[in-house]
Amino acid sequence: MQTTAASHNYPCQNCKVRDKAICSALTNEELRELSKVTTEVQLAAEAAVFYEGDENTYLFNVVAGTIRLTKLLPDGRRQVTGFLFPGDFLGLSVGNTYVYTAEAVTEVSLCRFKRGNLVKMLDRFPNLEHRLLELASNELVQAQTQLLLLGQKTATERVSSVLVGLMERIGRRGDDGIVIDLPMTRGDLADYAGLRTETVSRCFTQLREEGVIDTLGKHGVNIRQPEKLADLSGDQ
Amino acid sequence: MQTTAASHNYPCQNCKVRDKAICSALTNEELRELSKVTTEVQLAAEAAVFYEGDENTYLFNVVAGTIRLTKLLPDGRRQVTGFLFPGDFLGLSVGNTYVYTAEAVTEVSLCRFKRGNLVKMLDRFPNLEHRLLELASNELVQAQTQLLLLGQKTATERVSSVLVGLMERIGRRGDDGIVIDLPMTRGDLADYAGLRTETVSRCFTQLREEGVIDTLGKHGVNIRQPEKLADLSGDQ
DNA sequence: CGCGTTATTGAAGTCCATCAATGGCTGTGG
DNA sequence: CCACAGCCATTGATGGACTTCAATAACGCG
Repeated sequence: MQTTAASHNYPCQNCKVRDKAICSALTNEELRELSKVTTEVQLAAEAAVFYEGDENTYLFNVVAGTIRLTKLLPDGRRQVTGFLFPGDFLGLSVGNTYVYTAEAVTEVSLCRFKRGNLVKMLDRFPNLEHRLLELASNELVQAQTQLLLLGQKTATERVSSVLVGLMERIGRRGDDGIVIDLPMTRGDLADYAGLRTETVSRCFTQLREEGVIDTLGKHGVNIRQPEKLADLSGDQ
Repeated sequence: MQTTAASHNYPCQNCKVRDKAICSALTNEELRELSKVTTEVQLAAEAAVFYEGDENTYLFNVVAGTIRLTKLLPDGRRQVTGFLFPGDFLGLSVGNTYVYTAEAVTEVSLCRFKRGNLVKMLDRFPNLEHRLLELASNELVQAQTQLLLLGQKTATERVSSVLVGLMERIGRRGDDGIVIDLPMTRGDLADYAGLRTETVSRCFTQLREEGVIDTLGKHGVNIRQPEKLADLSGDQ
C-alpha cells in the first residue's frame, strides 16, 4: 500500500465526509481527538488496501474514490461482496483478520487509523459503538438483500437491481434522467451480480434497446426511466 | 404468535444456552436483572415468529428448535437467509422494523424480551453492546460467505458447503461419521442454496452414490467422509 | 494517433430448472 | 397396531437461461 500523504494535523472539521461514516457519531471535540490518530492515505487504481486473511491493524473511512470488496475461492472464482464510496467505513472484522479483500477501483483517498485506537475510544465514547453497531447492521441488511438477488433473481433483474442500487448511492440528476458514472468494469459488476461479463453486457444492451437506459462510453449510464428499471429489478 | 408459557421468574442460571447468545456477555448479577424482563415462548412448527416489515418490538434468544429466516420477492420467490439453532440471537434490525421473516421450522422455544429493555441495558452494560457488535459482525461474515456460495458455486458445491456448515453447527459424532438431524425440508435447503428442490435431491443422491454421505429417512444424514465433503464444497 | 484493454456481439454448449410421475416417509385415525 | 392419506423426496425427460468460446468493435489512455 503506497502512502503519499501523511497528515497528522489534517483538520477533520473540513473533511468532505465529516458527517458520514463513523465520524458523524462524534462531537467536534471528540473529532479533534480522533484526528490526532488519523492519517490520510492515497491509493492508485487497482491497488489493494488489504487482503482477506491479513491482520486487521487499520480501519478506514473512504474519503474519495471507489473501493471493491471481494472474496475468492481457491480456484480463482471471485465474488464482489460490495462497493464502497466516499463516506463509507471499511475494516469491520471478526477476530484479528480481515474477512475480505479490499481493492481500489479508482484512485482512492482513505482516512486511516489504528484499530487499537478505535477500540480505546470505544470505552470513552459510547456513541461510537452505537454507530459501529448501526453500520454493521446496515451492512448486514445490504448483504441479505444481495443474498435474495443472487439466490433468486434472473440476469435482467440482477443488473437492474444493481443499477438501481448504484443510482441511489452515486446517481446525479441529469438533463434527461439520472446519471451514474460507473467506476467499475462490466467484469466487476458481473462478479458482484453472480453473472459473466458477457451476460451483464447483454443486459445493458437489452435495457438500452428498451429505452430504459443510455450508455455514454464505458463508464457513463443515463437512467432515462428509473421506475421502469425498478420494475425490472423484481423488487416490486 | 402463540405464547404457551410466561415465566417471569425463570432462572436464567439454569438456561441451556446461558453461555451463548448475548447472555454470555453478562455476569450472574446482570443476568438476574435481564431475567426480570424475559419471557419464554413456545411456537409450533411452521409458526411465524415475526414477518419482514413488522415493527421490531421483541428480541429473542433461541432456546430450543430451529428457526428459518427468509426474504421474499413480490411474486413469491423466497430466499432463506439463514437457519438459527439453540443459542442463536434473533432480532437485530435497522430502524424499527424487522428486515426478514422468522419462522419456526420445528417446535421452538424462545427467550423473548422487549427491544426497549435491551436498549436501556446497553447504557449500563457496555459489554452487552460489544457482544451485539460481535454478533452482528459474525452474521455479516456468515452472509458474505453465503454471497460467495450463491454467486459462484455449482450445485454440488453449494449442497456440500451447506452440509459442512450444518455439520459444524449441529453435527454429532456417530458410529461411522458425523450425523446431522436435518430439521428442514429439501425445499428449505434449496431456497437457502439458491437451487430447486429437485436439484438438491439429485445432489444428495450423487453424494450418496459416491459414498460421501448416507441418508437415514428424510431428516437423517450421516457424513461418512467429512474431508471429501469439504473438498467438494469448493472452499479448499 | 495508435495500441491495449474492455465491451459487445454471435454461435454453440452446459448446467440447472421445469414439468411430470413415482416412490416412500410420517403421522393420524380407525 | 395397522392402513391409509398426504406431503415430501426422488427420479426421469425435456427445455431454457446463462455460460463458454470466439471474434469484432470501441473506448480511452499514453
